[in-house]
Amino acid sequence: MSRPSAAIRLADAAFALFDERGYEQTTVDDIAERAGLGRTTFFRHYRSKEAVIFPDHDRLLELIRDRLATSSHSTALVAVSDAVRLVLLHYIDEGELARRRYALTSKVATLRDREIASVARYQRLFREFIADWMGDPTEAASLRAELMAASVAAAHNHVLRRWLRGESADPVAEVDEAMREVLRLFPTPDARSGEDQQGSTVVAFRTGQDLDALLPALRRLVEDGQRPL
Amino acid sequence: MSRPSAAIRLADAAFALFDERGYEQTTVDDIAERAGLGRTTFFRHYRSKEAVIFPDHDRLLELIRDRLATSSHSTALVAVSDAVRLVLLHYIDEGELARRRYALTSKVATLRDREIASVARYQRLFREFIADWMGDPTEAASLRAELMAASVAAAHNHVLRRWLRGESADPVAEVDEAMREVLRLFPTPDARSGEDQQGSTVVAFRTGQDLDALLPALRRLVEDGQRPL
DNA sequence: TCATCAACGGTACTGAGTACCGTCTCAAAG
DNA sequence: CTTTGAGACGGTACTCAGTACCGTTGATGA
Repeated sequence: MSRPSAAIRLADAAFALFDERGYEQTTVDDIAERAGLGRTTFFRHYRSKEAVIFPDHDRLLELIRDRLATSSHSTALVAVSDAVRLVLLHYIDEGELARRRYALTSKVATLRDREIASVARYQRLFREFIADWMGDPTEAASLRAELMAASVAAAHNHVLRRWLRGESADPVAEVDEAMREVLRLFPTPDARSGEDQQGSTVVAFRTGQDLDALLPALRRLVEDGQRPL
Repeated sequence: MSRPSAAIRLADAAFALFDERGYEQTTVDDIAERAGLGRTTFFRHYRSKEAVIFPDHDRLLELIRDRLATSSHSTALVAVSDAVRLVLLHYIDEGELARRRYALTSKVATLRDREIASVARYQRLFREFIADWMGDPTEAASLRAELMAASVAAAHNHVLRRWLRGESADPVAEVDEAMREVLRLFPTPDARSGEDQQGSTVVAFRTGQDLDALLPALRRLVEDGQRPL
């Protein structure tokens, strides 16, 4: 039974020292010394002092990219909603480690900014995927892709942070519910594209007027196929 | 007619050198020397090398905060949509400077991350404002606030980036249109709260069925005031 | 036994950011 | 006119992150 690997010892030492003295008060020298390793070895395993806390964002990003590339969902938004679950599951899999990281990022501005930048990369990936999938270079479509990507990311982060704070017992169920909420925000426009569509778009209304008084207008709507507003 | 202030000379020197050699290839010493000032003076005016590019995010954030605090709009989302225009107008007011900054942030990862972190602070402000305004501690409301804030920020960034890239002739009109799109995503639930409401919510629908066949269901809707879905 | 290769340690360097101190100028107060 | 105090600036010296380079060790296999 050999000692834990250098990378693990360094990470353990780093978290321990961050807890004891705080992030800024801990130098890379301190971490290496605590781990019984040299400073050079630290940077061989982690690109930066921050990276010891965020180990595998790159790997996870690739995982998401692959998932999206091989996904076969009915809409881009569903595909992205599905892919983002991987991120949540990854954090949950980390368990206590993720919570310790959250405690740090909550206090240290530098780390918080780094975390936010990582999230932005996911969001960008989502946006590009959705835009490609729609294949519509319109300005409106572009904005829509941006809004969708932002909503998925926001919903995910919302659930993730709740779980990190210990406010969520079943984050997987919550993220599914949150994604349904996002899907409700963006009713699928597919059904409107053709002329001979089968689907029906249902709209509820309430008014002070008697229903019969509205019938002429309703009849015109149905006959002309015009959409008000 | 005196020389321009130290802060301005430093910023000019910084942008010039960033253009000539690139951001990483320029040291603070270089900037100070070009400006005919000492290194210490640079850090007296700008907290960091990055800060010389992003001068007044803090001030702008306060401006937004004030605007929100004194706003009297019908809904939180409208108030935020209004406030975010200030950000856009600020960038437009900067003109060419904003575009030079964009050129830099597009190339240098460090600067891009910093810019993203700034945007996140606006988004956080929006989220907190909306959550406070709603005064509903429910999980669903919290998620909704998060989605709203993210959507407003995303819509704003979309228009801003288009303008920065020179793709938008009238960014103010575009941001107004984008905000209308965001408002459409979140239909106001205000009208549903009371019993004796006056307003009418209109919904259009289309179906293969004959209108008369739907009448019974419609009558029930109107009478019971129930909401389908 | 020898060659190879990977992991590690050490030294020295660059550059950002901080602390501290000294200088100069200008303006108000004496 | 002199003094005092404040503000802007310059310089030196320091800490620490991150990089480059080189030398050492140790295991493995031909």
